[in-house]
Amino acid sequence: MAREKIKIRKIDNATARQVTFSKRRKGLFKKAQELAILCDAEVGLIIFSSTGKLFQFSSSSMKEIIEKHSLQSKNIPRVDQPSLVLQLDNSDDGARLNKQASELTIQLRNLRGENIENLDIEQLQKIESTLECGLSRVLEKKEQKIVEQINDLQQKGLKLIEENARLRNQISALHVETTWESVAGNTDPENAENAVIEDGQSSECVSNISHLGGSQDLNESADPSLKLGLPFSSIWK
Amino acid sequence: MAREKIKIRKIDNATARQVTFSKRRKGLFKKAQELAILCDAEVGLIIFSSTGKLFQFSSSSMKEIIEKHSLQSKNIPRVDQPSLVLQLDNSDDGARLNKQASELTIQLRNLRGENIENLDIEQLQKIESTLECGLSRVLEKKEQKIVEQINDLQQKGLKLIEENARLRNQISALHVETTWESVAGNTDPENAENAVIEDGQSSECVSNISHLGGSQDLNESADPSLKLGLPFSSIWK
DNA sequence: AACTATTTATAAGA
DNA sequence: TTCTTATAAATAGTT
Repeated sequence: MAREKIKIRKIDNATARQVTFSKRRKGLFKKAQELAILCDAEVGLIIFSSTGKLFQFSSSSMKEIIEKHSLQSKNIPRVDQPSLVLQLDNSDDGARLNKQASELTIQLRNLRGENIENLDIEQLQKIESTLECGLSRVLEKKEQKIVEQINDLQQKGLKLIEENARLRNQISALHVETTWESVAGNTDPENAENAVIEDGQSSECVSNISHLGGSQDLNESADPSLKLGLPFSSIWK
Repeated sequence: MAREKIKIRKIDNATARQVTFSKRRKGLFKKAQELAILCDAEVGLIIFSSTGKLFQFSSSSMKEIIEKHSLQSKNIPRVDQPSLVLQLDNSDDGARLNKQASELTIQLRNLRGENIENLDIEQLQKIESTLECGLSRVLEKKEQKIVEQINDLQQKGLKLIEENARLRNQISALHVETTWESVAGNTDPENAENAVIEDGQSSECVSNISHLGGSQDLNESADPSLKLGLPFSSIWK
């Protein structure tokens, strides 16, 4: 469409073909986007170059467009062959749902900061407000949940500490008995020491639990999730 | 691209939108086919009108193109957002679309900070990240648009200032002539000065033009969307 | 739909 | 690939 009119047939020269491919692909993408915006349409465009490389444009999610397309074309006998333009009808209900889905998708994408190239400042500002509002709500809720979880952990920690104390008592009671019975007459100090060491190790579990449950450490371990986005693995499940 | 240049934004008038959709769709299909032939490429084009009607073009089998596309995009780690894309089986179209719509609605509400009561901290954190990411993108784009608008206004302002100067000259020339005729022989410098001052004040037209170009009015009239505490100080420096 | 004044796309060349 | 520019094509508004 310039300098000279060309015939629409495969360009022989490979270099020229590549150049034209690049230029016209760009033009086609632009037109596709313009159509989508001007006419509020959903457009999906897939191009494979002669070398097999994929190029694609979609006004919303390509996956959804393809899914939607698959749905609709199933209802219709395959008239899908090379070239011509097809107008496929569908039930009003499908159309309505389709439209609803695409509008929702657009809104979602906008909130994700996608597809915002052609919005004006006012529209951007609306999205910004929505995001800020949503963000503050989510942050508030998250804080609340974290506080709840901390309280919960503290409660459980306290109970475990109590339990732990109780168990210690039981064990040391047992220990005294056992020592008396099995080491009757045995005065080797090594054995006695061993027993104590074993005792110390078995309480590691208790020690750990009380560690987690301790209020000081709790504050340290709970907080990072506020800032760093660490997944809050459920310790107590 | 004719008669008048248009902005690429949704056409408000439904009839005009439909007409444009029809025209441009045809044009897009033609371009798509030309690209396919000229460059020996495989092209698939899917369009859903705003009413949900499907239009499609494909240089070969749409089915094959879509399959090929699915293959390729699977290999490439999609940088897509988490969970936006839904994979539902094709058992029941109506149910599927309904489900899709409700999923989208839930996501949308979550991003708005609604319906988040029963989410866990991890889920809240994901939403938070999405919001922050979206917010930063939107803010960046807004800033970009604002800068563009400021530049545009500066340009226009400069032109107006030039115009203003030109008009002043014209008028003072006229004024000198008038003065000469009515006050012939008067060489009092005060009168000459007066003439100049009157120039500045007398011609409403000139005065108004220069006033419109002034920074004060600009802030008020240029763009309502910019009112919200945006730095707008250095336009006319 | 058809018409046309304009805008846009682009083929060829650099 | 990019830029330039003459020309072909597309198309917005009108009839």
